[in-house]
Amino acid sequence: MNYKIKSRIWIEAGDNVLLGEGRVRLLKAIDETGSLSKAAKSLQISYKKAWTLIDAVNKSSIQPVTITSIGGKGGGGAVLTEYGKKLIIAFDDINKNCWNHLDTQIEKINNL
Amino acid sequence: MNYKIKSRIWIEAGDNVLLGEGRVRLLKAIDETGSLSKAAKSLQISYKKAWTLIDAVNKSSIQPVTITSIGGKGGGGAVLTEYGKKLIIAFDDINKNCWNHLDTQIEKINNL
DNA sequence: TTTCGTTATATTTGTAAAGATATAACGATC
DNA sequence: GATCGTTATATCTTTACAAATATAACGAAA
Repeated sequence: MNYKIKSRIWIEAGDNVLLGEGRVRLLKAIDETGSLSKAAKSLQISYKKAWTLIDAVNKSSIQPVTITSIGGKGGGGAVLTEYGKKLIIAFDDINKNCWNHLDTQIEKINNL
Repeated sequence: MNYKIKSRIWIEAGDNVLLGEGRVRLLKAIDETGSLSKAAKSLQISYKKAWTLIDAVNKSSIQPVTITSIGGKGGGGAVLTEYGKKLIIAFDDINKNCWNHLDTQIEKINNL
């Protein structure tokens, strides 16, 4: 049997969490659907949970990550800012690098 | 304001977790105290929680990580096996490398 | 001005994880 | 064989977190 090494990374702003894997997944879903409620549905989480997450993201970010509108055509919606799009790309890049790096390290455990 | 990047790594054996930061802390405390109950006290966790953690470690490991004895002089005790000692050293090494690696990556976020 | 699907928020309910408590078993030592 | 501090385990209680429910506000369009 071989061991596997796993990891989670997240970004913190002061005492608050800005981004983690779950928040990035949600941001991607918002980008695809144009709506917070549709994004929540696609990820099988409650609207409230999604809203709370996005609220926390925007409160801890130095720049807005999403822009939401209420009412009007379609009832409203949510879109990512340019900053938000860059954030999720950078996060995914760092995360993938981290996984690759760790994959080279597990031998240290399996060879004990 | 600058963001910080944080991470957690853990080792899995099949579907079970072998090691994480908390378990490594506990193993170190066992190594220092020679006792599971003293280790638990020094980490401010209940004996039961410590026992459950160690039980899970030994059940998912391919080799024993701790050896416990009941009764006798001092009432019994717990010590790390050689394999257990090597495990925590390797874990700390990998973890520290991961942190160092991530510290070089946060600029990608802060420069957005 | 009514409808509609959305964002925004409060409140209640349910559930799983953590914590507290209790107790048995063990074996060297005296 | 009584004592002692430990490991080992079950059971109950509490608490924190997730989920469910309800409702208000919004604004373009018909």
